[in-house]
Amino acid sequence: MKTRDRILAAALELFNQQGERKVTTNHISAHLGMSPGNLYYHFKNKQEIIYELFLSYEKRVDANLELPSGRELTVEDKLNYLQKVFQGLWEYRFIHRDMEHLLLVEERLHSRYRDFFRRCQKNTEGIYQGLRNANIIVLDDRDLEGLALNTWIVVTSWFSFLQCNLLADKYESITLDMLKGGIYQIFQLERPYLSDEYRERVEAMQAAFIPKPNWL
Amino acid sequence: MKTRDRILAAALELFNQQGERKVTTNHISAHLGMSPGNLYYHFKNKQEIIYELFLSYEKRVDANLELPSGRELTVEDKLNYLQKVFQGLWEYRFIHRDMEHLLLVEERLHSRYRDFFRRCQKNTEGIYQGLRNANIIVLDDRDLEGLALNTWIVVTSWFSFLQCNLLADKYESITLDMLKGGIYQIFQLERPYLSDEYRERVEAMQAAFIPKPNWL
DNA sequence: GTATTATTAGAGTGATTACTCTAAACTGTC
DNA sequence: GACAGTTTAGAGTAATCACTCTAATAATAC
Repeated sequence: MKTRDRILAAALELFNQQGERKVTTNHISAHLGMSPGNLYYHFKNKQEIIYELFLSYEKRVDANLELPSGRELTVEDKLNYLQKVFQGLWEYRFIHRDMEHLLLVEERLHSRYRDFFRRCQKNTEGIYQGLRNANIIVLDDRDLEGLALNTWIVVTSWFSFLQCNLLADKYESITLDMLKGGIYQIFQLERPYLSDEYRERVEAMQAAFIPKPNWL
Repeated sequence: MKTRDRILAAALELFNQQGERKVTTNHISAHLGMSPGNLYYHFKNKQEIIYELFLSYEKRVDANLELPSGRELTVEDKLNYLQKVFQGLWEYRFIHRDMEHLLLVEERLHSRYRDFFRRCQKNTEGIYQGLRNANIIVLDDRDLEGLALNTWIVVTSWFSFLQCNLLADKYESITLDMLKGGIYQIFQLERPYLSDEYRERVEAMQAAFIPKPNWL
């Protein structure tokens, strides 16, 4: 593995664990048993590391939201999307933690992120349209747009939500059960729009993600 | 106005404008034409300022979510809740920007915030129960809980969402129309559960908050 | 082997920042 | 007006952190 990539991997790991704010460039190089000079040989500054990490996150999410070609969407697709998206979010969870600040310190990121968001919205709407075409959900265009936006917000806020609201102190950490709760919540958003034909099947699917009753 | 309160007010203003991370204690005192020593005479450290601001935010939100006693809820109440809650959020918007970090640096805040969240959830559920009792919405307990949680997430994430996704660069700023969009989105969450009796009235209400078509 | 280039180490630096310390000024009381 | 307590100014400090600089080492080319 190239040094540059090792730096990116270490930065990602530490950013996720401790938050970008707490992780200095010296921490990253020390974590790799490497000199700060070496890190700065590969990256102009800290922002550039963040920017590169964002680019791979972007790529990953774009891939996760692609529509299958030449066939209708199934309820299994739906679940698959959710799981892949949450997985990607988990692996880059530092990004949505204080995005406002990231946009502030890295000019290039601002417009790039906005484009990314719009593309995600279009793709999410595309998926919901696919589910509508397959008669899995029934709703008009306006509801579809509103649903896609609420989905985006809940999905991108889920890990921050867990961290802040469900953990008692900084030593406790997120459990698998809490992660599942995110998928449950998205099902919950879509549920009112399920067609009679598919309602039962999808609700059975959602049941696997009901979080433990005492998680709140 | 007491010096202590002036410090709190200035800190709140600057935190909201620039984010807590960017605002130093020296900035705050300079903004007030006051020495840093004076600020530290009134507050032990920066975290204590944040903690105090959180306490007033908490108080404000708790008041905003109270149920009227001795009468049923109306659709006007519902709108009223939303407007007050968004207003409160706007005035303390720095808090939900990087809450994870605030919890990390101020031990006392962690458990306090978790209790606050739980109380808000109970209150939100109480409001939705009130709307159900008044036959404005129709849904079972599980859906009600899910709805309350999604409401919380969308509400507390709304300003970050705007800042990151809707503004082209750091010079652009949030417009009233964008704020209205948040209320629209909450209506959207509740809409599938509206009773036939009230559907039309509430939808008419929501129509006033439809954001301009080109806002995305 | 030698010249050239790419990579790495590691000490160091200037800027920032949360916070301290001392002395001065103000306020109220008798 | 003297005294005591409270509030304020402002210089200063120790720590942190993003980043630089120079020299050494490793890799590659010829």
